[in-house]
Amino acid sequence: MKREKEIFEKFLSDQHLRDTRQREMILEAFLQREEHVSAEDLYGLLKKKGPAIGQATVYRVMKLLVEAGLVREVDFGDGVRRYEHCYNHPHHDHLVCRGCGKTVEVVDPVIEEMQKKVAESHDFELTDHEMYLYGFCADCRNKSAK
Amino acid sequence: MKREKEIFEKFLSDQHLRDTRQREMILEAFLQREEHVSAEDLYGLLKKKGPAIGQATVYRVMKLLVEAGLVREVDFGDGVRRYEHCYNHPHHDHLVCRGCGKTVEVVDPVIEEMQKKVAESHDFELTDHEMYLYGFCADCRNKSAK
DNA sequence: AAATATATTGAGAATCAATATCAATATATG
DNA sequence: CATATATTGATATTGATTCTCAATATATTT
Repeated sequence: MKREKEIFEKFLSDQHLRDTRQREMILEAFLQREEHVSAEDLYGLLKKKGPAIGQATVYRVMKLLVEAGLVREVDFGDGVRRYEHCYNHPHHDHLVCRGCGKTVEVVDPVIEEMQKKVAESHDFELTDHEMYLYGFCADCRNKSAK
Repeated sequence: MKREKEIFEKFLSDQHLRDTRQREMILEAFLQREEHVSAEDLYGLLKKKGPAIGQATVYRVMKLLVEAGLVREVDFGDGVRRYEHCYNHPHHDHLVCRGCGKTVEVVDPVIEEMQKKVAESHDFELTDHEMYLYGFCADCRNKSAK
């Protein structure tokens, strides 16, 4: 069994929550996707496969997965909450193309280090952060140059 | 007259747009506030003062102010778009307290520099970025410790 | 296993920010 | 002054997300 499933099951039992068919199916569907997905995306995918799962349930379960530490929320500013893998995907930030929407995962140790210092200097205890670098990728620059 | 008003008027005339009472009043209301405000906040403030301005107009004008370079959008992830001063407020990022919601403006030249490098290394042409550092301020830490 | 308590689900309604529609009004230009 | 164009505001609409609540499923206790 996938490690993520085990973690989720442990999380559920620790929280005295139940391990249901829907919860398993939603995790399953999420794990199969490599890219960023919204709750709506997953709802659509699941609907195709079999007996529909209510969309409210999808929204609810995604929250649980975030709590369980398996999923991270990302917000590219278009009004839709998306989710990305967290387990075995160490923390990273995103480079986002304003042309085609493509995203690239990036991490820079110097930035991470300085973020801590900045927070400390204002007597904040840093818990997490979000950083989005917006710009135009090479492809989009070439297209618009034509 | 405030410099911002002049800039907005120039922007409007350059774009062949009209300088209306509503546009002036919305800019005025925005300038009077120092903190981050949403379109809805401004709509509420304006309603108190005099003959109501439609909320659609407030949303529309805020977009114009962003285009005019007088206003910057910020998104603290709570589903509401807020605006902050841009003129005479050089670029900065935000430290946000997860306890009380307080925000602190921060800038770090090293981070800014590294962001450019990171973008370059993926052949992206950086246009802008957002960075939010989340944590707990000293006050909130003290309160919860009690 | 039956009974009881508790958690979960899903359909649909509700919410909330933001946007679109469109007729009435205001402003600019020939 | 007449015509073209832009703006406004009331209202409806959208789209994502959350809430409600009765029906169902799962656990726990006798």
